[in-house]
Parts: sequence; C-alpha cells; structure tokens
Amino acid sequence: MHNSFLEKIETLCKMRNIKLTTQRKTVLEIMLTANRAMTAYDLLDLLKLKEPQAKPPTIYRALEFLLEQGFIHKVESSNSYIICPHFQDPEHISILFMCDKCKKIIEKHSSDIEVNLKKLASQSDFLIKHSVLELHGLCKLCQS
Amino acid sequence: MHNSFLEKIETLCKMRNIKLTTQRKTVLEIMLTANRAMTAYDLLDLLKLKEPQAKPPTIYRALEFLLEQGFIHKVESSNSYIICPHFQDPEHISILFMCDKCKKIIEKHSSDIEVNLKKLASQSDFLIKHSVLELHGLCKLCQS
DNA sequence: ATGTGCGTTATTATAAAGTTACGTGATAAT
DNA sequence: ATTATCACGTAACTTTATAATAACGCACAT
Repeated sequence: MHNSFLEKIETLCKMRNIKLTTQRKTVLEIMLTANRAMTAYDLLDLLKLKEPQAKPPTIYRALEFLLEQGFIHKVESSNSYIICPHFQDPEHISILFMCDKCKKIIEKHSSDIEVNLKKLASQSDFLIKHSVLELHGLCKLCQS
Repeated sequence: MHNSFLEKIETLCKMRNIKLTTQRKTVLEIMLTANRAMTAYDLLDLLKLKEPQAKPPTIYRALEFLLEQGFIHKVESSNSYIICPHFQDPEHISILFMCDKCKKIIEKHSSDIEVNLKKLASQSDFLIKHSVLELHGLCKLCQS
C-alpha cells in the first residue's frame, strides 16, 4: 500500500542527507493512513497514541520539517495539512480542489495555468516564491 | 480619496436593501484607511477607539457581513482581511500577489486563468464555488 | 400607539491554531 | 576531546475564531 511512498521518502532523505526521524516518520504514516487533510491537533492526538509526551510544538516541528522538504502541503483555507503525492517534483504548483461537503481534496496541475500565472506576475515584476491555489466547491459525488 | 468608494458601497447596500450600519461602515473605513491586509484583532483594536465596548464577536460579525457582500476578501494564508476593489463584479476570481517582505498585496485578474481553472475543474466534474488564489513572493521594489 | 418579529449588538466564555522560551541530550564535524 | 548543531521535551502563552445567550431597537401590522 503506502510502503512504497515511505520508501521513496526515505531514499530521498538519505540523498538529501537529512534525518527522517522516527517521530517525523510516524507523522507521515499517520497522514498517509488518514489520506485526507488533517489539522495539527488531529495529528497531535494520533501521534500521542505512540508518543504520549507529544505537545503542540512536537507536531508543529514535524510539520515544519515535512513542509520544508515538500512532502506535505499546508491547506491554508482550512488550516490543515495533507500529503503531497508529487514530492519528487519540488517546483510544481499544486492546485487543490476541495469538496466542502465530503472534505475530499484532489490535487491537480496545469502547466497552462502555471505559465499564465508567471506571465501575470511578470507584468508587475513580481517574483513568485510560493503559490496557494485552493478551489472550493462540490466534487462529482456530492453534487447530486 | 476613498469617499467615492464608500459612496458606491452605500448605494449598493440601498439597492440590495441591506444595512450598512455605523459599525460596519467604521470597519470599512478602517480597512480603507489602512490600505493593506489586517488581522481581525488589528481591526478590533482600531474599532475600539470609536467603540470601546467592541469584543471579538463584534469584529467577526462585521467581517462576516462584509465578506458576504463581497466588499472584502479573506486572505487565507495570513489570516487577514483586505478591501476588494472589485465588489461591483461579484463573480470575479481574484488573484492576490502578496509580497512577503513589505506585505503589500496586489489584486489581479485573468480570464485566461479563470477559463483554465474551470476547464480543469470540469475534467473532474468539480463545481467551483469559491477560489483562493494567493501568490507569495517579492514585489518589484523588494527584490533589489 | 403598540406589540411583535427579526436583525443587530453586547457579553461571557471557550475552542482552535500556533508560537516562544528555555533546557537537555544526541550527533557530527573539527 | 571539544564544540557546534540539531532534535526533542516541557511549560506557558499568544493569536485567531466560535458558541451561547441576552438585550436592544427599528419596521411595520394591527
């Protein structure tokens, strides 16, 4: 199931010479198992099952690490966090389609949109560092 | 200066038959004067100068009203709120270019991007209700 | 004019999300 | 071995937002 995902992450960490500690790996596993966006405190509660001493900074540190490495995204409009299936491609711009009913999130990409955004930015000599593209609405199943 | 903005808002409220109360108007004035994104508590502090009894719910109620009417946007990635200069066009998708250094926000639009986003959404039969497009980086002045 | 309905405002309390500060032990680099 | 850095533990706190309920006040129907 998600073993291959974790294995790839582990390999990548070795290549980057950074430490995927047990704690960080546990948080990743929790997120993989959940397979949906979760808040920091949701994650903290689950982390506590394995590491009862965990406190808010514990989870925020792990999230910071995972965000830096591009393994997860922060979902700004719901203050939550979600696995990024495209961590191999660090420069990608992700577009999140978020169903407001069932809470499912689909990550998509579009080079057309990337090009258009960059064009729009360059018109104002704006240098893009990070993009937050979150589209709220209803998924196919939740429309009927 | 920003009188014309307020006048237009007032006219619009009359047309919609909704009440731009003194409190709500004061909040709008504060936002217009500031001319940048502000957090709810920034706004609350300034509102208190005129209305010392104001409490968190006071500002959140005003913000809720202004958001519903499309007079302001919530900036999700900084938990703040900003005037929307395009309140006349309720269906527009706004793209916010946010300078992480000087905090200035430029709102832009692109029908190309709108079309592309809708196309991408329809590929998954996703029905878009609301868009959060926030691009972080450096503005022209802050790059040098 | 008067009550009644409903939107607005007031007040208290609490929840949710995130940070700061400081210490300790492990690791690794020289 | 020594020192610098990183990861983690812990307590306290700040910031952001919502819940629950009461009181006010105007619109308008009788």
